[in-house]
Amino acid sequence: MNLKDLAQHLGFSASTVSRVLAGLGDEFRIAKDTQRRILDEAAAMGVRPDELARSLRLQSTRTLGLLIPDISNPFFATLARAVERQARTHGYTVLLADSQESVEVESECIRMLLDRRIDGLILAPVGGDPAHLQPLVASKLPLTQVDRVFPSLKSASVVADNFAGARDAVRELVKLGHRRIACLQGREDSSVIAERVRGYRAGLTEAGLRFEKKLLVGGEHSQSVAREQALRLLDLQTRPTAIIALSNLLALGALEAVRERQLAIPAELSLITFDEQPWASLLSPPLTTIAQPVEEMGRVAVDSLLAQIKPGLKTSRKRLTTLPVRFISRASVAQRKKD
Amino acid sequence: MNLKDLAQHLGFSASTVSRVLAGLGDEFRIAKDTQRRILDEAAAMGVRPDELARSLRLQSTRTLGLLIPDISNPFFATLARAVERQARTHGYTVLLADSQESVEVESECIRMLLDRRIDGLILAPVGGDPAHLQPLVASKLPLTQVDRVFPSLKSASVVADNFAGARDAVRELVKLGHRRIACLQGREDSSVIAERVRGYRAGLTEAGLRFEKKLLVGGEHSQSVAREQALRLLDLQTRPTAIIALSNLLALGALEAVRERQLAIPAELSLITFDEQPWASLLSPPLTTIAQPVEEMGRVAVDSLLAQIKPGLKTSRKRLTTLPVRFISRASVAQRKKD
DNA sequence: CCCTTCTGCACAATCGTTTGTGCAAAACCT
DNA sequence: AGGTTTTGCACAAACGATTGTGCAGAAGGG
Repeated sequence: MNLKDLAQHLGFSASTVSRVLAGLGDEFRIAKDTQRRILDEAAAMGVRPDELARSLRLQSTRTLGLLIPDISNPFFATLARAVERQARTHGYTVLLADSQESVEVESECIRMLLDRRIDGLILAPVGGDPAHLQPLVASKLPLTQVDRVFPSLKSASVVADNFAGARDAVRELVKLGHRRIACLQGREDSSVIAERVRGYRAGLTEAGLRFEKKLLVGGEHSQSVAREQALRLLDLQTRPTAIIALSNLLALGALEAVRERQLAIPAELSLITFDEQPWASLLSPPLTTIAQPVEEMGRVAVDSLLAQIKPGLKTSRKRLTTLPVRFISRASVAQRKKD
Repeated sequence: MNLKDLAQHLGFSASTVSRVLAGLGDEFRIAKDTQRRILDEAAAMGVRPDELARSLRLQSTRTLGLLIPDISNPFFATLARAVERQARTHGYTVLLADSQESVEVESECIRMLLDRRIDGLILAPVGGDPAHLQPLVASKLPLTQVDRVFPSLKSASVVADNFAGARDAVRELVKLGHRRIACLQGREDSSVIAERVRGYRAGLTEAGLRFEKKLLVGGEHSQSVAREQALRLLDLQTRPTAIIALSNLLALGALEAVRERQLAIPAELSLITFDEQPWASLLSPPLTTIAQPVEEMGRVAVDSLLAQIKPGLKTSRKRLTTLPVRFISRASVAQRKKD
C-alpha cells in the first residue's frame, strides 16, 4: 500500500495525499477534514512515502556515505557510531563501506556510493596518493575527509591534533629523563602517521635530541609487523628507554614484543601509545595513552558535510578542523633509570 | 550525464543504451558496432545507470539493512565487517543502523530501513520481547536474526553455541577442582545471556554442584555495573574461586574489580570470559576466553538472508544455525588451591 | 442575477531506469 | 518484383513519489 493507493482508496488525488503527509496541508489549503482523514488512514494502514521514489524525484537521498578502511578497528567503529548518530539526528542515513585498506576496494566502494546517489561522503582514504579518487573529485560530491587526509583534494577535513599528541608524548618522556626515545609507526603513507612522526621529531628537536633513523621503525600497519619491528628496537645494541606506538594496533604488537623479551614496563621501558581503549587501564601496568576525540571527530565531520550539502545552514565550513588530543597519564611511563 | 543523455548524445534510444549497458546487447540483437560505440562512450563519460532509478523500477535495492545495538562493541564491529564484505561479494550494499540498545531507537531505525526499501534485514534485536517488531513482521521483509534471537519471530537465525560455551567453561573449571564458580551476566533479557546462563547451570548440574543464586550476578550490560557486581562476588563471605564473565564488556568490569581488590589471577581467582579480543592474550595473565565465530556468523547471516531474497539460490534455509565456539585456554585459569 | 474571488482539490510533467511491443528497413526467398 | 523473414532499434508504460498549474464550485460583492 503506497501513497497512490491510499489516495485512490480515499478518493483523493496523490498530490493531495502527498502534500498532507508532507505537512503542507495548510499551506495548500487542504480542508481540515480532508487532512485528518488522510492522516488517520495513513497511520492506520502504515503508509509512508517511498524514500526511493522521493529520492529520485527530489534528487536527494538523505543518505551519507561513510567509507573507512576497517570497521573492526575500534577507532573507526567508534567513529562510525558517532557518524551514524549525528547523521540520524539530522534525518540522514548512513551507507557504510569498508575499503579494507585497499585502494582497489576503495575505488569500487566509491563507484557504488556514487551510483546510489548519496548526498555526501565522509572518507578516511587509503593509500599514499589520491590519484584513484579522481572520479570522486570529478563527481563534485560533497566530501569531508576524516582522520586521514589528502590536502590536495581540497575538501573539508577533520583530524585530531596528531602533531601535538606525538610532540607532547616526547616532551613528557624527555621531562622524565629519557633520551633514547623510539617511535613505532605503521605504514608511512598516511597523513596521520606523517603528522605524528613530525610531532615526534619536533619533540626531539626542541629537547635538543638528535633524530636517529634506527629509532623510527615501521612498515605495515598490522599487529604482527609491529611486533617484529618492536623486537628490532628492543634488540638494538643500546636499547631505547621509551617507545611511542603510533596507534592502538601497533601498541598491541609492541606489547607482544615486550612480553617476549620479558622486559618490565615501566622499569626497563616506558611505553606511550596513541588511541585510548577500554582495556588500556587494565593492562599491567596501565597504559599511558594519547586519546583522540573520536566521537567529536565523527560529529564534526557530519556537520561539516551537512554544511556543504545544504548551504542554508551556516555551520563552520572550515577547510581543516583540528581537534585537540588528550594525554592520559598512567603507569607505563616512568623516570628513566640511571644506568 | 545519465543514460538518457548518453542515448541522445549518440542518437540512440534509452532502451538500447540500457540493454547494452546491462550486457543484453546480443540477446536483443543490437549491432556489434552500436554496442561498442555505446560502451566506449559510457566508459569515457563515466556514465552508469542510476541505482535509485533502477531500484524503483526493479523494486529491489540490492541493499541489506544491518541493525545492531552498538557498533562500537568489537563483537558487532567485527560482525559488521563480515556482513559488509559478504554482502559486497554478492553485489549488495549495507545500510548500517545502530539501535543504541534502545527499543525506541530500534523501532525508528526499522521504519527508516523499511522506507528505504531494503531487500532484507540482519537484526540483532534489543529488549526482552519482540512486541515492537510487529511492523517489521507485518512488512514480510526477509529477515535474519543474528546473535540475539527472538524465536517467536520465526525468522532465520544465526547464533553461536552459547550454551556449550558456558557449559564447557564450567567443565574446565570443575576439572581443575573448582566448586564455587560464579557467573557474571549482563542484562538477563537477552537470548544470548539466557543461553549462557543455561549452559552455566547445566555445567554445574552435571558436576553435581548446586546452583547458588548469589553466585549469579548481573543487572545492566555495562562495564561499570559489571564492576560493581563483580565486587559483590569478591566480597562474599566465602569468595568464589572462579568467575565466568559472559561477555567482553563484563570481563572488563570484572578485571577492574579484581584489580581493586588486589587479587591475583589465577592464584586467588580463575577467570574465563566470553569473546576473544586482540588484547586478551596481552593481559597479565593472558585471559582464557571462549571465542565466538564472529566472522562466520556474519557470513552465514548474509547467506541465509540472500537465500530468502532470491529463492533461486538453494542455500541452506535452516531456521536456526548454531555455530560452534572455541575454547582458548590461557593462564587466567588454574588448579584450585587447597584451602 | 452576474461577475469576481476564494476554496479545495485534480492533472500532468518529472526524476532515470527497465522492458514488452511495434515497426521500419534490410535481407532473403521464389 | 513481390512477399516473407530478419535485423536493429524506438516508443511508451511502468516504478512511486513531488510540485507548478489549472479548474470547477462555493462564497461574496454589486
